[in-house]
Amino acid sequence: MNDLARTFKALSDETRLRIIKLLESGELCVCDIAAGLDMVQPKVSFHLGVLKKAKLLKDRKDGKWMHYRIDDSDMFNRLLLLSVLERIPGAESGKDRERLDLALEGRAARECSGAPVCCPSASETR
Amino acid sequence: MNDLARTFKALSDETRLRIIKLLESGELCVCDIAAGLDMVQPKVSFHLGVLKKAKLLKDRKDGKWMHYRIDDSDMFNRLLLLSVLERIPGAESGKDRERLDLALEGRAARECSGAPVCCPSASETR
DNA sequence: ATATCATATAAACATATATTTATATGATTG
DNA sequence: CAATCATATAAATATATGTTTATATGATAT
Repeated sequence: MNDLARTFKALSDETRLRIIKLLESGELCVCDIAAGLDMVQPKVSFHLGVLKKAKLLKDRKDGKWMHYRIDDSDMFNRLLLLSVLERIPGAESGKDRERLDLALEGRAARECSGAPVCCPSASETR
Repeated sequence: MNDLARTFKALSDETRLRIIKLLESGELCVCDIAAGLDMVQPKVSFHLGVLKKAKLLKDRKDGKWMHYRIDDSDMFNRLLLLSVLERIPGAESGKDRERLDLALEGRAARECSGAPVCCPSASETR
């Protein structure tokens, strides 16, 4: 498959559009994305892989966590993603955001109380 | 599926990108597109249907012929198609164009000689 | 070191999409 | 009106994609 077709295929799935929308405000680890989407982790990893292969996302390893973010190094993809982001329907992605925020808040609370914490990068994501 | 995902899915197939490239210079009937792509007609009709459903193409009936053209009535699709057209790889689409031109020329010749003619709109397409 | 965690990957399965072949439809020509 | 043409659609099949469940890997914490 050529690059252009691959890019569009990557963007042709609702789950992946929701992921992109979640990443609008910064990088997130897989568990956060899974929490936001309310989906099992292997499913999320699968879709992250598709987006990464299409060079729409980049990842960064940090201990046992893998953080994903939008890859805007390519001009065309950047334009695409920008125009895409404002077109992603609000209803579903609003819920995703709520679930994500809930997960992030929950972790912050546990952090303060000294209890074990899921993902270390909460502070970076908003 | 939502509209955005449907648009991208329509653009996520090489055959359909080749069709869009062929239609860059104007409308064509199904038989011309099939000649350009060197593909059987039902296959081409299938892909035209996908593109039409995504509102990337429009059709126009004319006797027994059906003419397809790029639908640029929607601003977003228009931008998408524009930026897409210049990214479609040249090698394959060059051959498509050659085959199409050959088919159009052949018909023009038959037209002058009074022999039966395939598609009436050759003059409109370039 | 053992248990636990975050993630990736593989295997099995389900679903969607694309392709081929055959046929139907509606228009045109002889 | 019979034959032919351009196209669409349906049925059968092949292929690709997405989902689930189970397991592997590598890091961290106890």
